[in-house]
Amino acid sequence: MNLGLIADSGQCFRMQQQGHQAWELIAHGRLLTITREAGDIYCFDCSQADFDGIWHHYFDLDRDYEQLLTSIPGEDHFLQAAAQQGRGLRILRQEPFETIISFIISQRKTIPAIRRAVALLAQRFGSQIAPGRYAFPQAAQLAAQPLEALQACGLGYRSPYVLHTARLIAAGQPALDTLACLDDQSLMAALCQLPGVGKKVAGCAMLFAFARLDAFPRDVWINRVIAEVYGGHFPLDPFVGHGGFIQQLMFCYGRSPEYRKLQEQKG
DNA sequence: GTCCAGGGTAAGC
DNA sequence: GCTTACCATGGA
Repeated sequence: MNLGLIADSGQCFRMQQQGHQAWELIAHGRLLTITREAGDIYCFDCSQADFDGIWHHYFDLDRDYEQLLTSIPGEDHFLQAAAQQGRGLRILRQEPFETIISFIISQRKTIPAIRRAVALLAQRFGSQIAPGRYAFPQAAQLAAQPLEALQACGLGYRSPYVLHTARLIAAGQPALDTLACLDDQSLMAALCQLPGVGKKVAGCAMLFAFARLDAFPRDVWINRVIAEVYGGHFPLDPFVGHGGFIQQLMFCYGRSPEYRKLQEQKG
């Protein structure tokens, strides 16, 4: 596991480096501090019960990500480099409501801007869980807000999307625990019913909340890489079962200064 | 000042 | 089925 990589991978917005080798994460109504002891060894500041019952699952610790890398063809130099730089990256199993709302907000925003908006939502409408720390709001907490209160968090034109989706989910339409039982195609269709959710946002929710590793959300960065490296077409057949993980490697490496510099030289 | 960001929607063809 | 204009906001 490489926590620094995960925290900055653009799949989560409430995990932040806090000092030298320490990160703070707010999820499941808890504040978790993780400290890197050495190499691959991390210390979770929580009870054994919370680690076993929540965080083990949250960090998807039962999956062997090294094994997934073996599917990358040796002649694919882009993905080989992405795998090299992305060693220790994992796909989180985040909470569905927070993930759906966060990625509705994400459209046409930079990652720092998404973080800021999500932090404001939590601070203003979420429950306080530690001094100066706030949980992401429950659906009912967001649904109770007037549109102007959301707008004041910098959501812009996404405010009505967020409010309407929060109201639907607060009303149990759909019930999120039911969604988890659907197959990929049905889940995609159900998520796309929500206002402000299209294929891309739904794909992010499927991948980063429901652990559907075949979901392959295409944003501007992924499309750019596919255009620059793969001639506009990227077949997923070699990566059945974990294409979304490959997507995340592409996203992280495609945005890295190393790759951007290489592209610049090519002209 | 211009351009761009983990896009979706509705109108037009 | 497929394009296209438009939607707020902040940072580079």
